[in-house]
Amino acid sequence: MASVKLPDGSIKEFEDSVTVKKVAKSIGSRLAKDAMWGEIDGQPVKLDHLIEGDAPVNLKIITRKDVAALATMRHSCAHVMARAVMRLKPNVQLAFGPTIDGGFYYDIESPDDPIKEDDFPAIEAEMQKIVDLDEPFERLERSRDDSIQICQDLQQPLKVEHIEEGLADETSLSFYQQGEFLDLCRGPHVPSPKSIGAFKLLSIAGAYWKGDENRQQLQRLYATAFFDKKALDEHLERIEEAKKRDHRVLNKRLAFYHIDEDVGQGLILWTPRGAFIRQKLQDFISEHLARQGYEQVFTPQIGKLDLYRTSGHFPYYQDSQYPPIVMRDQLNLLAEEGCSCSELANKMKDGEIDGYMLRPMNCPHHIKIYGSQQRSYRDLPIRFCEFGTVYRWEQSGEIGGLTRVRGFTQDDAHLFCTEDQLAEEVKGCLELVEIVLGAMGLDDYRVRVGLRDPDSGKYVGEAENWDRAEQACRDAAASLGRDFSEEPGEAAFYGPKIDFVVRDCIGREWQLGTVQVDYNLPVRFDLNYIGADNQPHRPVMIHRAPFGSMERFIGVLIEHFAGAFPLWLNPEQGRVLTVSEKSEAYGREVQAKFKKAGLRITSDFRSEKLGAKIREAQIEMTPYMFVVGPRDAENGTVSVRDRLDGDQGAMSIDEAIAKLQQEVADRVVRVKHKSDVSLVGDRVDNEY
RNA sequence: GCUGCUGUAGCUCAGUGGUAGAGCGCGUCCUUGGUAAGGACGAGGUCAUGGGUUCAAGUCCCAUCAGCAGCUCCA
Repeated sequence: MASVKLPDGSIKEFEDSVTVKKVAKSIGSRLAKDAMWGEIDGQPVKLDHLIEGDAPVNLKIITRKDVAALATMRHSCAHVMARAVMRLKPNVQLAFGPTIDGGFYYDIESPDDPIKEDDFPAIEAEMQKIVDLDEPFERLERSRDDSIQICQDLQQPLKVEHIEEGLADETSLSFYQQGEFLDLCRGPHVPSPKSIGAFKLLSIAGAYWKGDENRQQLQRLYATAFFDKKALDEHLERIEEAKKRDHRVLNKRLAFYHIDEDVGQGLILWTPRGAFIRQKLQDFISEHLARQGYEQVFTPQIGKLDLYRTSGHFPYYQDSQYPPIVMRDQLNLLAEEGCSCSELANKMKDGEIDGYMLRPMNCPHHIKIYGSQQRSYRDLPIRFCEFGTVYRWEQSGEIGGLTRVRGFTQDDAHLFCTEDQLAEEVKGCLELVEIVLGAMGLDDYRVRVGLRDPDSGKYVGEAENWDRAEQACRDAAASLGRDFSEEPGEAAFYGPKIDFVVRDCIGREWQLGTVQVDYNLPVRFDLNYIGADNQPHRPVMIHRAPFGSMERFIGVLIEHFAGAFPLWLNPEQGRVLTVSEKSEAYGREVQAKFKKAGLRITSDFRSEKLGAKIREAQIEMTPYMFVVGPRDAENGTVSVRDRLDGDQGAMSIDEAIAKLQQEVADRVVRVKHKSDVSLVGDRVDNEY
């Protein structure tokens, strides 16, 4: 007699004891085929596990389609990987080895013989041996004290430290044993390593112990695993495909920007083609700025140190700014006095000597324009906008492509308003962000409300102001009608913010648009307006940038469109291709007509075969090709080829022009790619 | 900034310590063609930079610079 209770609540009874596999078979042959293992009361069991007794057991049949099953299997594979490394290298110490979105990793310290990429084949071979041994994963429960003793006996000091520090509240801990390998682990694990189908080591990198840069650095071994080889191969293929969409890779062909060592790391030189896109985007948003009552200002890219002492930028963020510019006379004087560099730094910090700084933000300049006149409540809200270029000293290891740079242009604006106007103004800002994202078809983003970290001292201003500002951000985010997350520690130093975060081609997240509420800088700069009561009042500030930075936005766009920009943004909208040189004169005539109509049309009149010209135009992301041959010359037509939909047949030149003009006017977005691969990602909760 | 990897022709990459290579692209010529690669010939290099080891360094060692992946950071 055996009885099982299935997840849907139904109870199945069997005359005799029964294996999990047989239960699955009794439900359906498909389920029996797909079944990987079972779960009794949440604990994994093998398919040949025997169920017996009168009392019904809670059974779940796990199949490869189960998302949690994949995570469980990958975590077991992480144990196999760690075990393999320990077999191959001496004195290996283990840290954490969780599952992540695209696979798993294990943080390992191998002080005597660090892991190198060359070791991967040997590790993979050893892993396969372990899988083939087919030793079960067995769970052991131990008290805290016993657990510490076990880890000490295993010579795993990191585990001991973690139990003592990180797991101080746990009274009982679990281990998983497989053969000689024993590891502190929450689980669950697959019942048999046979479920581990295909795996591959991907990369190795440094990772700080417990994510703390002041602690030792371990080696993080990234890998992935799937239930079968085909799924693994498909995953690796998707990663390769995604990497081809990387804006840095595509830019080699598109030539939108150039970074030159001689100019500096992280400093973008826009080519005419890239500058064109940037200008189009600026024009686009400028229409909406005008509609929303913004006023354009222009301000310089440097300012005096004192300005940034007042704002708080210089004292709080010295390390992430370009060093200050000291005036020549002052420098000479200090040199004569034998002033040391550290003395110079201190004098600058203390305000004893002045200088200039490349601006890390535009707000102080805009604030000074606000403060340059007396303002009445009747003037508010005041909205100053500027495509302002700022400079920040990002750490060298962080810089790359267009997404993380040292000089960038924000589509910045600062709004000064009364407390009563705040909600409405924030709403207008959010609308603007949604307009730009919507226009690009960028709908795969998440909203993050960045709050202050109560334990950090990096913020300026009073708690009361922060509370008000944070509540305003929460309310505004809620009004978007979308899920949003609240994240302490993500605020700007002067106030909380609402960020729009998108993913790049390999799953990394980037902040684009941002709206920030600020009660603090108006205090620091002593801004005011005269209210209806004839008394001075403090305005509230909003900092906002719908694109975020032009550099990062365009970087993300290149990947979003896979290089194929919509017609209205594309520096090359079409190309005239001659069938042979005999049609060159007509080709020139056609090109001239398109140009006269305001379209950006290039030509390919070389003595190449048509197929070759088309192939090149396709690869170079030309949206439309206009093929002209003797037939077209005779009929006054062009044969239109759409890059996406292929040959559209002949049409008159005017028709073709009208077609393109309409597509431009409608700002049609025709292609978009979703980020469906992830090399990094969130940890699954299967490690302590 | 930290750990690891990488740097050779415009691009993608081969290259045992012994005279620098391929494919694509580029140029010239032939070819004159109707929707994703026609053919021939040719040019193109301080092997990232600076030191070192060696009879001899693209190759081995050190440093610097830059790129890539991750970690940390991102006002």
